[in-house]
Amino acid sequence: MKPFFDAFRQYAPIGEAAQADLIRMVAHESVPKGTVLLQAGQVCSRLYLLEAGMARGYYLHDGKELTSWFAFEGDVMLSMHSFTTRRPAFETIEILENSSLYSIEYEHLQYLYAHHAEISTIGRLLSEKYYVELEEHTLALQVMPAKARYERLLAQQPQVLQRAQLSHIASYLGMSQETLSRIRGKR
Amino acid sequence: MKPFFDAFRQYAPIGEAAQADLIRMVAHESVPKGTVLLQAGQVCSRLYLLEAGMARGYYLHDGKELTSWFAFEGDVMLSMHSFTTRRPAFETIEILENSSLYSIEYEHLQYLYAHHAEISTIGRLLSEKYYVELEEHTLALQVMPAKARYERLLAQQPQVLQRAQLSHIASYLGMSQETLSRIRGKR
DNA sequence: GGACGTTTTTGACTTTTGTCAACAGACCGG
DNA sequence: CCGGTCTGTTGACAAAAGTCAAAAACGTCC
Repeated sequence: MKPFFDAFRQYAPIGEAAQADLIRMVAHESVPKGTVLLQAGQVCSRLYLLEAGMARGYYLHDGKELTSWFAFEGDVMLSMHSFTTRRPAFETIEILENSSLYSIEYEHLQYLYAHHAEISTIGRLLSEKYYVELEEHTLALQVMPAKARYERLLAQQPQVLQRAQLSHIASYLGMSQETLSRIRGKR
Repeated sequence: MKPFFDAFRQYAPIGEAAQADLIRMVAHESVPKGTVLLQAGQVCSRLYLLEAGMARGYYLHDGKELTSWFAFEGDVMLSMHSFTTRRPAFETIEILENSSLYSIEYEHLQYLYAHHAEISTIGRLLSEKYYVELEEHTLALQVMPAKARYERLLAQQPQVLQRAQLSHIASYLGMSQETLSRIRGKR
C-alpha cells in the first residue's frame, strides 16, 4: 500500500482516519498484458492507479481504434465521462504490459469524498492536473503539423515512443501509421 | 447574486456559512467588448463566472491567435494551468460581447475550499465536467476531417457559429479560415 | 449615403497527409 | 526451425487542407 499512499500524498496530507478507510476500500491486483479493465458500453465502476506497467484508453471510430491516452507508473486511469455520469463508457481501457494496480470502487470513492475532505481535495487536484495535460495535447492536435506533434511527444513523453506500438501512437497523435513511420524514419 | 448561486447550486447544496463567505468574497462587474481579463504572461489570479455575454480563451502560436475555448452565460472561465500552478498563463482571456460577470480571487477560493467542503466538491465536479467536454473536443480534433468537425460544432454549440467570428471559430476547429468558409458555403 | 476598416468569400496553386497495396521484419507456437 | 500472424516500412497515387492574393460583403462612423 505504500506506493499507493505516496502517489496521493504529494497532493495533500492524508489523515489517520482517511488512511484507515482507504486501506479498507482499496484493492490491489496484478493483471497480464491484454487485460481489458473497462469495455466500451459498460459503466466505469472503478478508478485505477497504475503501480507498474502500462495501459491505454481507446475509442472505436469507424471501425478503427483511436488511442486517447497512455498511462504509466503512478498514473490514474478511468473513463472520466462514464465514471462521473454513471453512463456507459465510450472508451475501452486495455493493459499493454503486465501490470500491477490499485483500484477503488465508485461508491467507495464517493464515501471517501464525503467523509474525508482531504480526499475530496486530492480528487480535485488530480482532476485539475489531468485537465491541464489534456489541454496541452489538444492544443498540439489543433495547431501543429504532424512532424511537430511527433517531436513534442518525443520531448515530453519519450517512454510512449519506446514502449507503445506504432499504430497506437499514430492514432494518439491524430495521424496515419504510415505518416508516423515516415516521420520517424526522418523523411 | 442569485444567478451566481443558481449556477453553482446545481452541483451541490451550499450551506449557510459557505453562502455568507461567498457573498463576502465574490465580486460582480460589467465589462465592455474587447476587455482582456487575463493577459498571457500574467498569473491568472481570478476565477470568473460569466453571467451574460460571451468570451474566449486564445493562445498565440507563430504569431497567430488560436482560440482554445468559447464561454457563454453560466460558464466558468480561467486559465486552469496558470490558476492551479501559479505560473504565468500561456493564454489570454478576451471578452467578445459586452458582458457581466462574477469573480473570485485565487486566495479567497483556496480559503473557501479549505473551510467549506461543499465548495471543494463543487470545484471538483466543475473540473470533472470541463475535463469531459475537453475530451470530446480533443477526440474530434484527433479523428474527424474538417467538415465533420464543423458539423459537430453546429450540432453541439450552434451559438458559437451564430455569435463568434469566423477566424476564431476556424482556429478553434483547427482549420484555416478559408477552409471553414468553404465548408460553410457548402462546397 | 459614402468612405474606411474589418471580415468573409473566392480562385489558383502548393503542400501535407491519407489510402491502398505490397513487402520486409519480428515474434510466437508447435 | 518452420509457418503464420502481427507490426512496421515503402512506394505510387489521391484527397484534404493550407497559403497567398484579390475581390466582395459588411459595419460603422461622420
